[in-house]
Amino acid sequence: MAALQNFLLRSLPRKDYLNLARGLTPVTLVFGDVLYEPDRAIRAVYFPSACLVSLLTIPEGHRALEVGMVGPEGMLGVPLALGVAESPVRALVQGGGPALRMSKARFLAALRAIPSLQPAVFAYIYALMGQIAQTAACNRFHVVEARLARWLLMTRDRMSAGEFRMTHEFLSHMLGVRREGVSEAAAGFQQQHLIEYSRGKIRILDSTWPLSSVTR
Amino acid sequence: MAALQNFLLRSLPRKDYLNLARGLTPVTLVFGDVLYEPDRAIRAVYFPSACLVSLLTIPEGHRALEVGMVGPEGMLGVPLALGVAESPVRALVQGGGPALRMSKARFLAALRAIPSLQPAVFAYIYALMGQIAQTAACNRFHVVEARLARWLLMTRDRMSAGEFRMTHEFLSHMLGVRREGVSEAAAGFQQQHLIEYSRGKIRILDSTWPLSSVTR
DNA sequence: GCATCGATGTTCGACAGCGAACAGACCACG
DNA sequence: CGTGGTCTGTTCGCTGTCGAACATCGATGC
Repeated sequence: MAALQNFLLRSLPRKDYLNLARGLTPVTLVFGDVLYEPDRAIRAVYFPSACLVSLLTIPEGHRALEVGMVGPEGMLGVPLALGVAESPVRALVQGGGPALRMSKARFLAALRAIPSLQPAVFAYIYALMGQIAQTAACNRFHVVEARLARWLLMTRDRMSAGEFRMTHEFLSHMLGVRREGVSEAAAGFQQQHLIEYSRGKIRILDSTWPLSSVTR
Repeated sequence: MAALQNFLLRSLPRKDYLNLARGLTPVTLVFGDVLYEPDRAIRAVYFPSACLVSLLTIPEGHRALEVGMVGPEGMLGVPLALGVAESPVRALVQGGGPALRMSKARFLAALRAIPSLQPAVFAYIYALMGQIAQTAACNRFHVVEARLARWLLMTRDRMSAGEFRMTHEFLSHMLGVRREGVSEAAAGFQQQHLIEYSRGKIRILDSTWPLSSVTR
């Protein structure tokens, strides 16, 4: 069942999951969709099954910057679980694919009705905070090449796929650097036969390339 | 009452605060104290009254980097409210002063017993996540001078004081830059008569210097 | 007064990333 | 089959930060 591709949902007792499932609607997120905009109301939560969503801050007068990444290991809309109805970040779909959607009202009701849900969501919020802090340090200390490698490998791990749609231009907005910087770094990886790319499609050739090889 | 200097506690209904207060112990945090270490158990939570604590990530092979700042507007130990007993970051006292301490067990009990506490803590967690994301972008895009200004003004606002103990060396670890970079930027501000400093003491001269003057 | 240690001042070459500009390559569409 | 638009390759000078090394200043203790 596609629904159980989401690890957060899968961690729930089966009984609770079945209970929850009644409010879940399968949807297909498509590349470029914006699920949340900073300081705008959150109308639904999403549990990615096999897709990838970036969390971006939008500092005024600057390009956007990715501060977090949500895939099948997590969910979108965590502020609702904290009693807040807005998102501090933009949520942008980077890798299209199936997800499960639940309206705000149903999610809030489920938090009260299903005892195992809240702890699971909270554990994920904790992990997400750690990830954001980690990303902050990475953005500060690493050169473009290392950040690109980290992004590619994190994306591969979350998409369970070695190929995805992504232009250098788009990547530059994720990493907070210029497009040229991404092109140069990517060209280097391609020469080393680590990746292949062309016109908005990137393929990771060495599927054993470990995320741990990149200084985190 | 010193206890009510903490805005998070002050936001609670008086009845609930009085109830909570039985588990609160006044303590004095001193400069340099480490309240939490990454992946180590959290044994107590703290509500700063007039002190300042930095949240730092410790990427291996690099200097530390401040990702957040907690003063009288917040609390330390939020993972406990998420059901997690560890901290993802180091918590380092930057500005000594009074705080209220509560043991882990009492805090967990209070979360269950006092209905207004959990929403207040959650709202703060949300704000903290936003702050961390914001700081990440700031660290990425701003030059040392702007980051130093932001740090000084955020510190002033949280300490309600224009003077505090802080060496350039220490500041460099907060901002994730070299000590020399801090010295240069600080010398510039001193020439403009915005600040004064000497041997580990910094004073902000223009108390009207607005945080909003610094690109955030 | 003097030694010592920590804090700050100053300078050097090296380099990553920036902004800008332009050229070539490839695709979709008419 | 051409054409326009998107994606990528490449170059330029410039600036901010790095790492390192060394000089100076001020407080503190003896």
